[in-house]
Amino acid sequence: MSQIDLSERQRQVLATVVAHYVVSGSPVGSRTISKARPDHLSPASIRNTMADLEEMGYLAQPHTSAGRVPTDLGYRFYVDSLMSQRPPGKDDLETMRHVLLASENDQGIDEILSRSVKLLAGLSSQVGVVLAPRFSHAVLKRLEFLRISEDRVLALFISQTGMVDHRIVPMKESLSEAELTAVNNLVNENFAGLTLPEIRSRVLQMMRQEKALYDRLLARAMEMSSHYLDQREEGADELLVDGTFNVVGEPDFADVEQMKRLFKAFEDKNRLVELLNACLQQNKPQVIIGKECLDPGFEDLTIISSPYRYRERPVGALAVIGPRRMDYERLITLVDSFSRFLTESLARRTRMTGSEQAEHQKNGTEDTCDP
Amino acid sequence: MSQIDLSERQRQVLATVVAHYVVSGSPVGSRTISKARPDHLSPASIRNTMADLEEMGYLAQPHTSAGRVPTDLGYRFYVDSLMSQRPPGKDDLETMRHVLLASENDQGIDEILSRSVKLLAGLSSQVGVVLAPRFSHAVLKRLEFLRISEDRVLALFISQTGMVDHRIVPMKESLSEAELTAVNNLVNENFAGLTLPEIRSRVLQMMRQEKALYDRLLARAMEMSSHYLDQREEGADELLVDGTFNVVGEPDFADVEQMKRLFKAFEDKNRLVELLNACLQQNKPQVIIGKECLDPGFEDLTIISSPYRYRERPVGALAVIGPRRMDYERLITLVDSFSRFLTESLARRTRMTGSEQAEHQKNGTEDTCDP
DNA sequence: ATTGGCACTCGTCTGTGATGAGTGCCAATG
DNA sequence: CATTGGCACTCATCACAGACGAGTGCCAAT
Repeated sequence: MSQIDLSERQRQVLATVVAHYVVSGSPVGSRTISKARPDHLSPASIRNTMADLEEMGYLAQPHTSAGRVPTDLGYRFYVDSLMSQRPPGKDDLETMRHVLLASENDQGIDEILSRSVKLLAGLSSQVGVVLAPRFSHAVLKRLEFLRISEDRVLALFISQTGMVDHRIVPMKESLSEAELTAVNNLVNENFAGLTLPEIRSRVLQMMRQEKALYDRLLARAMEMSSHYLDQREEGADELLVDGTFNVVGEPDFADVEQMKRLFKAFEDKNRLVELLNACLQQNKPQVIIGKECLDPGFEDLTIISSPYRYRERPVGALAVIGPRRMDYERLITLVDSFSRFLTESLARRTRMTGSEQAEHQKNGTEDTCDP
Repeated sequence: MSQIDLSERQRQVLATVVAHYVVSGSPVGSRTISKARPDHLSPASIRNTMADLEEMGYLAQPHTSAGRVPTDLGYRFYVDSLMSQRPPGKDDLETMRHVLLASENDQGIDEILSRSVKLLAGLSSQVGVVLAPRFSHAVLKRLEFLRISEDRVLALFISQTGMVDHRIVPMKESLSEAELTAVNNLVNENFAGLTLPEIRSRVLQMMRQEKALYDRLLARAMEMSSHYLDQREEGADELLVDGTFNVVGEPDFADVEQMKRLFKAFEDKNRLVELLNACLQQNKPQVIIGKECLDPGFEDLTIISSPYRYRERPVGALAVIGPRRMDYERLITLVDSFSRFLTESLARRTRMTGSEQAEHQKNGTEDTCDP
């Protein structure tokens, strides 16, 4: 990293350029900076410093006689070492508390998430994205098979946090009501408190055991569970997007062709899911600036993302997506505190339905998890 | 209606203007039309006719020395009386058949719908919208209450067509497993084969009956059902939207401010739901052109919508939304045949799970329905 | 090292004139 | 009497030119 060898003045100038550019949107010149400084350094001196910064790749000129704009590298340096880390704005915090707590008493985590994404878009004036808790991290509270026709059952998955998922599973040979109840009991006895990957390995393990060969119902239980697991894939329906209209009319996206690509990117949710998944392991907000994101269509965007947790594990993420020219200082703290809020909210949900917590410990989930 | 008193020539000219304008996008002049006619009527004559049409409100001039463009009224007359009704394109039909039949064997009506909306957007190159089957028209196959904590149960609604809905319902006093099973039995005995509004009135009716006062479990069953019904509202999650990027960069939406409003409209799904609901009672594709839609934000749009049916009743709708300048002929037939396809697809789904059909008849649903 | 001065660059704005598509009107025509 | 050719007029679009000004780089003086 060549970042250490920036002089104090260079750092200050770069910071001022970024600060001005993100609000004005037009290249900032030496005069502007000179005036913004407490010591009245002349424009000429600033020009020298700016020329240095340009040489080092932190600034760029749109054309010869224009001011400077930050490059991706310039922004990067700004967020990494220049930006002051203010606490989040009181207003933002207050609104978040208000909206999220209001929906917490309602049921349905879906509701909280959909409000969250709207709020995130609203507060940031950018595109808001929320990746719903991944089912692969969800802890099973109950798995139930319900008959819906002669040869098909509905598999119903309920997680500790209250997420619900259902799939239709074919049934090779019909089971009586009593048998189906027995199957349900078997399933819940064996799987309660486990995550999906854990259930998968448990299923494989049990299918190998001799016992299953003789206990017909157990065999069926494992078979149906296995079917359900196969049906479940991480799909695009787990991603919420809102606020795309915020990005329409941004001067930064003047080019129509580019804008078209942009919207295609927002509708292709699979790619967004991948992007957000990538940030799950971080424990600070992650900032991806322009070309740092290799995905085509995102070259001119910045993504600020942060995971939220459940039981110390990251289970989902939220992000703000906008033009590279954005208010990093505010938005990073916004995303950060938003993810904390969601984490706390999930924790509170567990406490509400906490009766099964002991059971979870008993099954020893903590050690056998894969990310 | 003053539509009858258009002379044959006026009709032809109007038709030609629309036909040319929808493909070229620029105002069409008298010369162009003159050349397009088999009889070589001179531009001057055409001009006279066009002046007439303008006076009558079917055409308009963007500015003095430009050609004519159709007005809302002009388009209206075109779709009502001028347009030839071609059968849908072989290609479109083939693609629809291919995509829809492929997903039919999968489970999950959600999957079919989400593929449909993507396909609709793709084929039309406009914004595609699908209103999922309204639960208020759904016929209950099974309603199940599942305990998820001491004081809350999950209400699970499964319809004949395989739609699934779930809500969390609070439970005032705890019920034992056996009691809950009894409640479930009571509920299904009473409600199977009914639609939601029917269930609602049945609940009210039963709560009034003396019997319920004495049968504690029956009272609880009704109370919980009532809770579920209250939770259920027609929400925004029933609407699928795709292809918004198709509308970005349309020359018709040059104005940025307008485009912003447009995207806000697409994200405010409640309003779209209302719009589509309005077309449920039609049995032909409905076309709403520009200012005919009173909703602000839609003044410059055209909506082509058509309901799809289940058991002879309209249960959902699909639509194509785009600029007023669109290929009405192709898109109307497209939407029309698409809705037929969906209707047929739903019918086939019933046949697949047809074992309960008799039961449905028995409960006498056909007469007691409200729209 | 800092600064004022100066020539230079180049995007933006403004005005002008040419171009051409298209119109409305009118008088001539079959 | 509908149709038509001719003609003057309108107006958006384009290209070109000049003025303007923000901003730069360089250099010599402090």
